[in-house]
Amino acid sequence: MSVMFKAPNPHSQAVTKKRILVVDDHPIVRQGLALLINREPDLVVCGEAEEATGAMHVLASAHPDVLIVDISLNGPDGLDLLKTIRTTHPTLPVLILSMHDESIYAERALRAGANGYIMKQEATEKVLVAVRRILSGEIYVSDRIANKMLKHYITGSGTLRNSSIADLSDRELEVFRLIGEGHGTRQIAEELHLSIKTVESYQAHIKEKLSLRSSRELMQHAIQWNMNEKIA
Amino acid sequence: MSVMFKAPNPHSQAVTKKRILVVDDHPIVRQGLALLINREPDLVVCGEAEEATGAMHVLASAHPDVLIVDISLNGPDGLDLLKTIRTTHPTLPVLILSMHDESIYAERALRAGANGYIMKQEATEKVLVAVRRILSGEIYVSDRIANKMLKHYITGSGTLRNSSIADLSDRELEVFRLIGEGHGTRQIAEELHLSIKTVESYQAHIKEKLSLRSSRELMQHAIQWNMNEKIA
DNA sequence: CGTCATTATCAGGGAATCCCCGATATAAAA
DNA sequence: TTTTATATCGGGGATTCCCTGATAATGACG
Repeated sequence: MSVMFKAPNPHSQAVTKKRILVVDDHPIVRQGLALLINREPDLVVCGEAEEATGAMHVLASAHPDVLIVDISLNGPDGLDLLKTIRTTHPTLPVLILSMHDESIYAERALRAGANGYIMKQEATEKVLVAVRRILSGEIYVSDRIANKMLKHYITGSGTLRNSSIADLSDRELEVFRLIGEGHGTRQIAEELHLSIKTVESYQAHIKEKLSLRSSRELMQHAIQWNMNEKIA
Repeated sequence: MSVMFKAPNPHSQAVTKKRILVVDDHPIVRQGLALLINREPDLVVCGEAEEATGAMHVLASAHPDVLIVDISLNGPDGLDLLKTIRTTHPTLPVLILSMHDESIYAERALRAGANGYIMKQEATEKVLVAVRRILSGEIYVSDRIANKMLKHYITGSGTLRNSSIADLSDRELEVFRLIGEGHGTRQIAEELHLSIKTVESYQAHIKEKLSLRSSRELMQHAIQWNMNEKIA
């Protein structure tokens, strides 16, 4: 709901800085990114938002050249936001930011149309590298993730095929994450603007894919996954 | 107690600033906190670390007046680090920083000897408030958590009383344990040869004693307690 | 270019549960 | 002895669980 907007730097010269919109639900991270970006001569933060709907509003008025979007937001997550953006801004560069060292999110992000994926564990300068990279029309992923994806790609169709979180669809994973954070069926339905029946359907599919027998087991696994930094 | 100077001169006034050590595995967050803290006239970041062992080294050489520790680190987590610190620095103020919103971790953190608990969702200024609060020897928690705890930590002498699990009766604890292992109401009733209604009654009593609002929260606490080596 | 699989979305309906209101009996504490 | 805590159970409405469906869109495969 609350949306922060920063006017463009009045001292900007003839050389127009590239405008960046930051979407993250942690003010500390937003501030860190803003301070980091604004001290670059060619970049400026043109707006901030802490969740998806606010981001769409700022996006309409702030005209950014690139977005940095955290993957885990309240309500619709970063991937949902990305998909929404892609319906109206098919080519706008979007860098997905995540705290997870997981290749499953990276894969999903790129498949959903992201131009880059970077972890919060990365050094701060890497963010600037990533932003400039995707501004130039290329795709950014860290070497570590790239390697992981390669391995995953190579061994993917072969041996290690235990029923895993990676089999979940984007929506299913989103619901799984929210369950792990203690949200109930109704609450999830409201947060994602879905029918309760739809959320129940996702829960059933998740249980199927992870071979869980009850909603309790589902909750158990979701909570554990949520606590363990998502080690999949 | 300490005198503050309006125009801080880094060469002559550095000794008067309170020194802060930041421990977080996300460089962006560390940088955000550092920039935020260092523009305060009375505070300065004297060191950073990204995990527990590194933090112990910096702690030995940087002589901080206060620590800000993220709860989810690689390897030993923030609470582990806190416990280690407490063996050598029993009174050093430590502020625990977390992305998790619920009070599950807040209780644990305080019981492990933290002087404050704050979420990354909080506004950045709150961090400064929290730091100054715990520097003055008090405890910082968000209003919501504080209210919740007030109901439970009641005392005659001014010290905190350990409510929670220790207050459960034998039967209640048994039910709590089974919930944590994923057993349902009916299943528990059968295993303990009780009526479903009796088990429901125990659940209600447990929720009362732990001040949990829903059976979902109950399940969350039970599962986590079950996972965490039963740390009371 | 159909066909099948997957995904995303929702409904009906009965069983199970949650959660508020109770109750009774006993043992311990005040 | 009155109060409190514990252990045990019930009624009943609201909610969730869980099974069996449906529909539409997409994508893959041949």
